[in-house]
Amino acid sequence: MKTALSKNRLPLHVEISEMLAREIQAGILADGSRLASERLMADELGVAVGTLRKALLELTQKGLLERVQGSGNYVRKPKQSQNIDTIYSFFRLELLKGGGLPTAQVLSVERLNKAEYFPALGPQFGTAADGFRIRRLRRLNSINSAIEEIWIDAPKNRNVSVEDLSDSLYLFYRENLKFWITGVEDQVSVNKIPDWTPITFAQKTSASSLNNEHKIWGYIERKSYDQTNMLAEYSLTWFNPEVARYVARIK
Amino acid sequence: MKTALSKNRLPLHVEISEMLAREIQAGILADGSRLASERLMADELGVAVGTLRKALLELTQKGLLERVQGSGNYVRKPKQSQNIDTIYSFFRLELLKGGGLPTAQVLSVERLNKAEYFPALGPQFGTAADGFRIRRLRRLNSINSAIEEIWIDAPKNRNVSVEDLSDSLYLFYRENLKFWITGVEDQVSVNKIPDWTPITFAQKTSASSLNNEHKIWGYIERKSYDQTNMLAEYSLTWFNPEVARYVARIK
DNA sequence: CTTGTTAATTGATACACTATTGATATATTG
DNA sequence: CAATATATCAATAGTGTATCAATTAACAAG
Repeated sequence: MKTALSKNRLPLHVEISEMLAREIQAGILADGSRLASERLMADELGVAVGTLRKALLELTQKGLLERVQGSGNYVRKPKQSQNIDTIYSFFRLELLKGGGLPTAQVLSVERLNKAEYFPALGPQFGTAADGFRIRRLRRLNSINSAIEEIWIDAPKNRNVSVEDLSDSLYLFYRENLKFWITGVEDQVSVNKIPDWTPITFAQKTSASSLNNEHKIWGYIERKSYDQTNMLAEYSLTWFNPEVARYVARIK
Repeated sequence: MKTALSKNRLPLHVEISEMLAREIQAGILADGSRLASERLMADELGVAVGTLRKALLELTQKGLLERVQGSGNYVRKPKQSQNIDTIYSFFRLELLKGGGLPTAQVLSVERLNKAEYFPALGPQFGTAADGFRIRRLRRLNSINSAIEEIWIDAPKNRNVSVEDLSDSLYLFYRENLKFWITGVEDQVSVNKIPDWTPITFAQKTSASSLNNEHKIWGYIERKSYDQTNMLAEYSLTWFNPEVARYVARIK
């Protein structure tokens, strides 16, 4: 008998709800903050208001959102209690002592020809000939923790500049580029830090003999898929193992 | 239906139901995922919709499926049968070229006093004064890939020997120790390989300059929680980054 | 500075419409 | 009873628009 593997996507409102739940859980959407208006948000996501409202209803049922007519929708992040039900899994960088508020400093944003500049071993993604290459520093509690190179597709009509990019790229993708991430795969290994690593960055790390001579750091390759299941973002991250570690949890 | 497998055994709908139950059990059909529509699925299986629906009814009665008219059929995996140990697990080691059949060779199993031998920085776990320390080699497609140290609680009446651990550890936990793993947290970083690494193991790795001088490998600390949400297993894994990598996936 | 009114914004509700999907019923063949 | 095949019903998903109700911001009057 043939196996019946074919699966389907979850309903759109569920996927949106889960995406927002993850962003709340990760702190990308801060506790107490107000979401954009439903009309605007629906427009950014490219869905009807009714669909978005279904997603928001599910968030309120999970206790992650408070909705006030005439005022707005407010993020509510309950203490560890109810979270157990809503959070299944996540991956992130965190400080060795745990946690850490993530921030980032963009070093460069460049439109580059994929054939010429994109990593040879990287995956195919997007339809344009060019891609945007974003390089940035990542900090946790203001401590230099990792450097990162991110690739997204660069169609003719898409433009990205350093000023556009806040700490969370996901918010930028959703609000400006009209796509959002519904699935990721991380491959974690070790690697030498790249030649473009800022000198000040590497120097600020301790002088331990463990990794100093060869600058061998933790290394993450991430493939992120959007709502149409296309590879929308490819990133490479080198993290300093004396400062941070990669954490994955599943419940 | 004229496939070779269905040779006058059980009714077709029972066979289909059992096949799907196996796939749910194995994690091929993940908890929460949505099946293809009944019409499409029946077509793929080469059976009539009515037959498929009988099979789905049986899954519903076993509690493995939730059916929602107008929306879809959703996999529901009861907590009792949730276990992380499937080849489709979202957190795993794999070969650099992808995949790899995991096997293991146990080096030692010892009952040791926790206070004396358990890693100082490790977490509290269990109630007994002793713990079992299991050390083993892990292979992927028979290729040496990682070494691993695992700790589980060692109450007075619990006994573990090398012979017990031929198969999957999770299977042993479940069948002999009466607990099963429902959640894990992995912390991934880099570290020197421990002094008990078998010489033959380390030598077999390539002579690349990347990690040869300091033997800096990928390093995973895993905390595994059982059905009562207690820390039931704590493991430390060193993996050779020239052979394997750690992979995490969501969605 | 406070107060009251007005206008704009925002969430809530309702409805129309299309498409998909599970549920039900029936007829037919072994 | 098992299985196929077909038609029809009912619930959900999603888009789109209009309207109501609560809140907020703006502003003029005192």
